[in-house]
Amino acid sequence: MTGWQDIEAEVLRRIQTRDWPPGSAIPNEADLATDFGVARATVNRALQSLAEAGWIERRRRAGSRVALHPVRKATFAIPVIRAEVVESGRVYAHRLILRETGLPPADVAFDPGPHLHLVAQHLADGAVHAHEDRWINRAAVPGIDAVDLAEISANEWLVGHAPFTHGDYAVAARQAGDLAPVFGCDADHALVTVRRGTWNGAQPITVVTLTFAPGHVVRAAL
Amino acid sequence: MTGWQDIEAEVLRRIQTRDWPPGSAIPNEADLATDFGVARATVNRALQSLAEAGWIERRRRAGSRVALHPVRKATFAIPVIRAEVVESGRVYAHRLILRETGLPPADVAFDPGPHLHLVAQHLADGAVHAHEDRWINRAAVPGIDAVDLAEISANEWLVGHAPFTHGDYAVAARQAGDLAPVFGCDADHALVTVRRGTWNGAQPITVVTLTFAPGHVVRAAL
DNA sequence: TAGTGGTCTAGACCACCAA
DNA sequence: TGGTGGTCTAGACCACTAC
Repeated sequence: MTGWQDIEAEVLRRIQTRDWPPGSAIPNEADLATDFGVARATVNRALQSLAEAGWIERRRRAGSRVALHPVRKATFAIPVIRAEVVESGRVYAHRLILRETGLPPADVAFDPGPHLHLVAQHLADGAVHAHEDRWINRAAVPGIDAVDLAEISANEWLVGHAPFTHGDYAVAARQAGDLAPVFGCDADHALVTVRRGTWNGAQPITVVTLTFAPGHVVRAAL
Repeated sequence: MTGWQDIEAEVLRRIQTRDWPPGSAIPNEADLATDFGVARATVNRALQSLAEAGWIERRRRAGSRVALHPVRKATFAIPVIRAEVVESGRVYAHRLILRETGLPPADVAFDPGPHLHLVAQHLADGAVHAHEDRWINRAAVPGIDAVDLAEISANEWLVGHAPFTHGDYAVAARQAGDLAPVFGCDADHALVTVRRGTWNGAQPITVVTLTFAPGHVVRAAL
């Protein structure tokens, strides 16, 4: 009846009711274990969960404190675009527009030397769903040169063959501009862009900028 | 030397090298524990971490399988806007534009009855950083009526006083339109909007739409 | 119904770091 | 240097569910 989730809920309640106000220290694990009548490991599990969610901050020797700014985190899935389109009940297709080797622009801070530059479009029911502009670090992805990227999108191939340790993700807005003909909208239409970079350790893998069709929404869950 | 993170790394390696291809079953916890020479709890910790990251899917009795679509998840912090501004080295201010009680529009699917409607602006160095349009379910947030929302932003007050269990988050793009004067930009400028809804169990708490100043980027980490 | 993951326990050792 | 969180162990029981 008293699982770690119950402990978590009770501690969270004390934080939210300000029994334990922001910035204050909370009892150490051993004491809480005694209070709740459970093993310390159970309390540990509960507090780790709260720390991961941003409610408390934990430091050895210093103990645990209620976070001053309870920061909630949102997570959203990074789907293979094909799956995203298919799940919405539309027919997916992929079109390679440009494939060349060259030096990336300065804001793509890769290793020196030529990189693979791709421009492609993801189609949903024949209409352009997303326009993709990608740079790939050939040194980091051996084998990419032999792949027929007209057959399988770089997006999909990389997901399966180029493991990465971390990345960043930035969502912004832009006017359609010279992409207006691609989407069949006015040049001043507001479009969502996503720029994603991935690394394997210190080695950059790829940077991709996706521009989505009018009306596209990037969703996440809290 | 063999902590749960080592186990996690080794299992992840086997997935990425396709020793254990997508969709295949991986050994049960007890077997892995024997193989690695650790306790089952240690293996369990590693596999739970991998499951949380989306690499594997776990089900009782059915065992663990490598996920078919290794979906990476991005997480981004939902900051109190004040903190976001202050961290960028600018001076934060808050301005309440409108506070009224009324019936929310249809797309805000709240309980019947009047809700609190707020329009506010978050300022950075005197310029509008974000325009906020918010509906609050008064029934779900007792005490909100007594708060001076000119002094503390609803954003901040709710974070500390209105616990929620889950929410959604949607990022889109729009033209500045009638907000152009607010941001001092052209009416056809592309702006980022974030719509966020939060619930406490089945009870809706608040829905807020934030429109950010030109150039704003929503960032996340993979 | 049996096999699997989910969790708890009681104890232990260690890494870290503020005092 | 002592107190704290981080983690591992060996064993146990339970909840779920495919069979």
